[in-house]
Amino acid sequence: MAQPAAEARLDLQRLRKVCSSCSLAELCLPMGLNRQDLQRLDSIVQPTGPLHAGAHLYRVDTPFHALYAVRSGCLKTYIVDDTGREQVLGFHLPGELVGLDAIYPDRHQCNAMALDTVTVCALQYTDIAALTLQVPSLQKQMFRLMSKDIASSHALAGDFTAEERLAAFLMSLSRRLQLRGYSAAEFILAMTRRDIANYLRLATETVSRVFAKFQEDGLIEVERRDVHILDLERLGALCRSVPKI
Amino acid sequence: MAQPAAEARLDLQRLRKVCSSCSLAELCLPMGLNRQDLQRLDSIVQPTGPLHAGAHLYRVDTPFHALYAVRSGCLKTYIVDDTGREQVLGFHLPGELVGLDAIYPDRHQCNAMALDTVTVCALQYTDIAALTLQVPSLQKQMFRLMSKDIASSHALAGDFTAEERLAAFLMSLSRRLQLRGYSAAEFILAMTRRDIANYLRLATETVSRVFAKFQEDGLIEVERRDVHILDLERLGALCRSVPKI
DNA sequence: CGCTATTTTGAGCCGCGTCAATACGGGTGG
DNA sequence: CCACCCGTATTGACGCGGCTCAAAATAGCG
Repeated sequence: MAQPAAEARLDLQRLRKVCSSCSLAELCLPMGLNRQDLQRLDSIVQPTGPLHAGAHLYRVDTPFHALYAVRSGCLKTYIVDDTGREQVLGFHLPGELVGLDAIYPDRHQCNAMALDTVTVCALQYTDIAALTLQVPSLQKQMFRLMSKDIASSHALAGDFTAEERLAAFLMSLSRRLQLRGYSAAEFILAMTRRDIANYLRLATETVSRVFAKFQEDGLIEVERRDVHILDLERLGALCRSVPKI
Repeated sequence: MAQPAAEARLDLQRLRKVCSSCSLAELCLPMGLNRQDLQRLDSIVQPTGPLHAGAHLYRVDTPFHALYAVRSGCLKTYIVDDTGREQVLGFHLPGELVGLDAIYPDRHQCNAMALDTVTVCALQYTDIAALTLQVPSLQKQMFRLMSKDIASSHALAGDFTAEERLAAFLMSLSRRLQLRGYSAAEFILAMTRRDIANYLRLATETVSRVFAKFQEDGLIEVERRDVHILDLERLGALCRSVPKI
């Protein structure tokens, strides 16, 4: 088989660097992509300049144009109801895709806000939709990604206790960070207690208290945003059967 | 433009009859489908014989082969955790698609059980995936359907009161039944109080009590499974801002 | 070094879960 | 047609987990 042309290899290297830890990697990278596909993909993936903490990537009800893959930092997605109450829908780490819920009504269904300094890749939806028609493995990957989002939405469904919820939250963060090459045992929370509590449907005070209890029990060491997991085993056992987030 | 051949029209009539109220209708039906596409679609949509109440359409961890569109009756999807506790994930009315969460790991992520007599259309996934590559409008519809599922999973996210939850549940049923040509104001629940309670993360007794309260307040008339909504307006107001299910 | 947002800690209370008993209804067999 | 049974639903009494309210401690920031 012929070696790819130098030009194509350059594209590939650039993409590999950008996408290596991305959830789209399986299809962005070599798999079944010829030089022409690579170039088209190249034009679709648009790295976007840093958002500072508090800045919005998109807001609810704005027209939908692109999906966004987080490259660095942490996003939170949330909605605000008529009565002004906020509901955090999720936290999104590098390699995770946001905006999928906007495809259906062609309008964003939630707000996406940077919790720290965030860079993303914008993926123009019309381009993605066109390319998936030509690259079966890309379509397959898109279906899988969306399917995963549907399945993971079941995570916090049950009526779990505050301890189960927080344990599941920490385990989820740990696992996802590890998948992306970070430490599974120590990390810095990008989100406030208030955001965690809101996401887990608890009161801020409850989250604070459960953090304290976990520390008393020797499960973790926690100092504000700084978390060290001391006993991954027991913490995992606490999740009972909260589905993986 | 030439009239379609008699043969194609027959297929179309059959499909229209089967799929007219189905969520896939937008793409199963005429839109951009030529005679060949129609025939291929014809081979994919496999109406499947009636399941009686209590029978399972699929079970968790079984290999994934097909998506299922409900044709008649009502399905519930649920998971059972390690401790044997059940969590109802959703109720699925005619025209709704189940099994999308199984695409990612190629294995069913929940159980699907008939609550009454249920008929479905089985859609072989490999066939669907192949056809979507050839029929852009079909791919678009698949993406939209999956997107809708992702968005709707936010419905019960917030920390709502028992009344808000039950009101939202009734409004959702009402709206979805109406979309399918049934009455928005009176219907018969296919599910037990226990299933409703479990789905809404409440106790059975609480659901019973809130039903009673809604009746006292003149919002509904309820007699076991028989529900009449008397004041759709006020019931809707009770949902506050529970996202549409 | 003050200002403010965040986090922690304490005290009291309430909505909903739990436990228990009763009522209802549909199916089955006599 | 009635008697019986069992799953479902209702209703009441009580207790608790987590929310609310309040206040202090800590950190980040201009």
